[in-house]
Amino acid sequence: MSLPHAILTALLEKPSSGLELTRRFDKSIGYFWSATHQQIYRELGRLEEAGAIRALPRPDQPTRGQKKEYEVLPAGRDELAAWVGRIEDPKPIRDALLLRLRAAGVVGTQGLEAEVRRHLELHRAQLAEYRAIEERDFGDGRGSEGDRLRHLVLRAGIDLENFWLGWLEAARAELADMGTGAGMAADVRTGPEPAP
Amino acid sequence: MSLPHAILTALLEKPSSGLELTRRFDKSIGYFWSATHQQIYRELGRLEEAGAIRALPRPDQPTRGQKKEYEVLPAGRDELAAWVGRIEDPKPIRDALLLRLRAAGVVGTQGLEAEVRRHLELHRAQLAEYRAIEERDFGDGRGSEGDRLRHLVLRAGIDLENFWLGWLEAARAELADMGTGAGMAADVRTGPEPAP
DNA sequence: ACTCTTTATGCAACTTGTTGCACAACACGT
DNA sequence: ACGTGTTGTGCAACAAGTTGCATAAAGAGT
Repeated sequence: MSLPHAILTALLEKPSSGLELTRRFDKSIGYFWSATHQQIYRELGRLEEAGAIRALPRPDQPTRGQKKEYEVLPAGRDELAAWVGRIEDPKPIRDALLLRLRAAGVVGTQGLEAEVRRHLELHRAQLAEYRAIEERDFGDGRGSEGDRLRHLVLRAGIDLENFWLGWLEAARAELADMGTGAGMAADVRTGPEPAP
Repeated sequence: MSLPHAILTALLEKPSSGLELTRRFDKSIGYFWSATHQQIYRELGRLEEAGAIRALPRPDQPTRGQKKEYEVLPAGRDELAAWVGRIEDPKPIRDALLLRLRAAGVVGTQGLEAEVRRHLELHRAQLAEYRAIEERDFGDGRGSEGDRLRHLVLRAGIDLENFWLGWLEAARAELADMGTGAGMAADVRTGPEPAP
């Protein structure tokens, strides 16, 4: 139930149309809460319906193909403010690569090391991107309260990427070690075949 | 598309019924890929349909209320082995707390520090749980290839919790600092009220 | 015999996220 | 005037995950 709140936040930072929101998500909020333009349009409709936001009045009638800007109404702002301090448990991680490592324990590590190396590269690139943003937006001393909070969020992204780099490197080393040892991958296939 | 693979992995580790799988998910695989019993039953049906697994033959007819054990067929094992090395990009994180920090930048930090402290406690508890498992299952020297891989996955969990502890502590400090400074939370509410 | 709890499987309805496509307005080159 | 690309909104269908409930068997207590 967080997408509507993400949208409210973005709209408060700057009133926008659906497509503008989509673009801003792609290079900012989307780093930790991604959304497609479809989701965004749908949610904008619901938020308007619920009276949390409204479309800025426009002289024209047709809605198709016409830019439609939204702004947050007091009810929306209040809901967002309440959500910020609400009790809500963190959700456990959901990571397919960890699952794949576990699976490799029973069916062999064929192809996994290459995949781990690829992920290492991707995370390195992501980290570089975050660092560039940090340099650009928070290079000098601290700014407003909002700036400090946004910097904090970015630090989470940076620290997370650093965690991944460290762990993936360890995984890569471990897999390489296994690969050069006795050929286990083939041995693993020793489960009982089901009777016909 | 990872749940079926999680189930295949679990079934290869040990053939089980739906409910047994659910329980095992709760205390092992579920740490990084959680699933409800509903999801699991549904997926078991699909996997059986697809010929990846099969129910162990039982003398009785009624299915309702009767335990039904599944085992993996060769097709399922092959699919899992192929998936382990498949190219699949990591998904960006999705964390509501980060979103809430960002939102706090525009609507004020009311109640956030308490929530951050609560999360700190939860992550401390999770870390302790992981460490206990590590002690219990991997306390001595390294075991089989499967053990080493499972240990690696557990390390990811531990490192992640450590990341959260570090970051949440920094966030807590920052929020505390803001709280004692000028009362900003009220000031923030300065957005333009929409014309009626 | 009876209720109550636990174990076990499953349907139905809903929410959230993804994918593919349709369609309107407008700018721009030719 | 006419295609072509870009910007912009949106429907429809699907896939994945969540929530609530129904149902059945088996054991335990009274």
